[in-house]
Amino acid sequence: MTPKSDFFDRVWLVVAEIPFGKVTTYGHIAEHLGSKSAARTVGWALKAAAGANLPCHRVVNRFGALSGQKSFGGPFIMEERLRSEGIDFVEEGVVDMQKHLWIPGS
DNA sequence: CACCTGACAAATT
DNA sequence: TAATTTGCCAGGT
Repeated sequence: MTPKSDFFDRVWLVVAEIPFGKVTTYGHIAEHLGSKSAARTVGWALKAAAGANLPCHRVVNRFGALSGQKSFGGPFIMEERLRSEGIDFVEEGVVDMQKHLWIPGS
């Protein structure tokens, strides 16, 4: 399929590289892509990827809080899925990204 | 064709 | 120190 945009494609590739039991943030992905402030576009790419094989539940905001739950199909689906992968939560809906934080390229 | 919105983050005032 | 504004990319209205 013709690349809609390099940015989208790159985001999908990076997200797909997130290892099992790890999570990353929009800012780290954007930074890895070359535009640290493009975190917004990263979230946009995930929204466009809703329904794809992308582990978007492993992508959280800089607070470690889950986002786009409604786009995922339900309010707490992401959290349950992350728990299934061994992710630890510091709070309901907030991932312990201090322990599970993974950086693209690492 | 131009403006606004959107799963965010960082810098500046 | 807190609040506000800008930057980013693409799509929809």
